[in-house]
Amino acid sequence: MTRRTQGTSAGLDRERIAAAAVVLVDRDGLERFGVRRLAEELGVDPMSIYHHIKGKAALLDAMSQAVLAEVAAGADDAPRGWEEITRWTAHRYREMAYRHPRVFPLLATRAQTSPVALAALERLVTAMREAGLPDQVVADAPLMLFGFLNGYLLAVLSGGPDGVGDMPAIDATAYPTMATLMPLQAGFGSVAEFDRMLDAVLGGIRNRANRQGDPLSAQTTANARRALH
Amino acid sequence: MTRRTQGTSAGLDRERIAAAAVVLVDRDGLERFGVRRLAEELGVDPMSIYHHIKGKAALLDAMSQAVLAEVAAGADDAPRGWEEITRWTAHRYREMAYRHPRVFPLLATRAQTSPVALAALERLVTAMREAGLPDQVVADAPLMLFGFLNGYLLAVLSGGPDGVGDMPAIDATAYPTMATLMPLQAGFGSVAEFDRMLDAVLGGIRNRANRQGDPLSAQTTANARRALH
DNA sequence: ACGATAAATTCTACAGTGTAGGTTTAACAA
DNA sequence: TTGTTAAACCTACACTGTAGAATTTATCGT
Repeated sequence: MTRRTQGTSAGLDRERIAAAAVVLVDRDGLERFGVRRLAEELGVDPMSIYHHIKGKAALLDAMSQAVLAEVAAGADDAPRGWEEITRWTAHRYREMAYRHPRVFPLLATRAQTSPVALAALERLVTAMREAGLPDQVVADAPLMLFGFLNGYLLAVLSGGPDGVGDMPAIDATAYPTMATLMPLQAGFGSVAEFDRMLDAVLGGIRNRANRQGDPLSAQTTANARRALH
Repeated sequence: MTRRTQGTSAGLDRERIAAAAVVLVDRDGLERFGVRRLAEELGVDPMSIYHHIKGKAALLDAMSQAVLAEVAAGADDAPRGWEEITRWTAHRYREMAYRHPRVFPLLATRAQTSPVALAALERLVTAMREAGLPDQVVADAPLMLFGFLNGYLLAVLSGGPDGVGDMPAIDATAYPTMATLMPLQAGFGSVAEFDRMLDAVLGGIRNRANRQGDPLSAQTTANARRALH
């Protein structure tokens, strides 16, 4: 490990550091991640990093932003309608999570206020607004959508260190109903499962919209039918 | 700090340790939490803890289980119908999260396979099944519901260290639509907001159920009406 | 009553962490 | 040239999780 003489540039900057950090966490996991290991990976003294990033917390933020940026990449050929744009974003988000399963917890845990994140939300809400969804529904949508996305992906990815972990085995005598349903959870972590749940969430948003605009619409009739047992 | 002579019991056990750990994290946060601090709080040598709990990871698991147990407490006077039981559980879960905002990230991050957690899920799915919801819908429900709950609560609680953090301020010229919607996000973290989103999620589940049982029901008509522009 | 065994606690020590503060060098402006 | 600034390195410190061993007490079969 030949150390560079002081004063010479090592070509460090926020982006390079964050990218290397992501690679490192992808490989070794968040637990083993540390400033010193990152420095070694970069062939650099640990303290050099601190000239570009304030501390470990800021380093984690930089990593979050780096992987989030992958989602927005190629947003030009995104579809137009609010449902299509939402589905597109959700799928890109999911793919990113599967690419970086060990980085993803950072995203879900830390508040995302970077320009890339806000721009994506802005696209979402404007599309919804232009489609005529009620303001309250639009205002709730981002928190609701990403609430679901973060929680779901966290759960699905938290098993195995690489990608999807299996559904934990279940004691059939203690929890008979869940045991019965086990076969239906075969595709745990699959795109099909993701789409089913995403559909349900979007359906929830859509129905709130319809109900507000038209009091005798879908949702209400469904309720009425249910009430009639 | 008078140390106890070796051999004498300090009355330690998994529960007492976990409870003390929760108190400590509630007070000082996860970052400052450590085995040594917990030991000092308990008036005990750090290594004593390791005789009851394998390591720090297991300690965090124990804390998760401890706060999760609060949710199930008083489950006897829970309602009966699947929607009521789901709402009841969701609200208890939310209240727990607000009681322990700094512990909650552990719950959302780590897979919960403790008996209390599984028992709660079993109650949920049996109620749904008895109500006649299609199996696939029932099988998806837990992951979908707790996906949303974890992600939403994580987002809402991740701001301030104590309870709810404010919605971050937004640049009105860069993100005009979001800025317009800001007033509608006034109740960020409120029960009202939570209920709105929970309603939407439950509506999503309900509609999937209705659609499967009755192909010409609510959801489908809503789609048709939308297609007619 | 007694010796053996097991359990709970403490003690010691070590490798590893984040980072504050200071030092060195190179590049550049005047 | 000389002074300044930026980027890197070096040293040091307080702190962490925990392995391994020592110590004391309680329990139990005989």
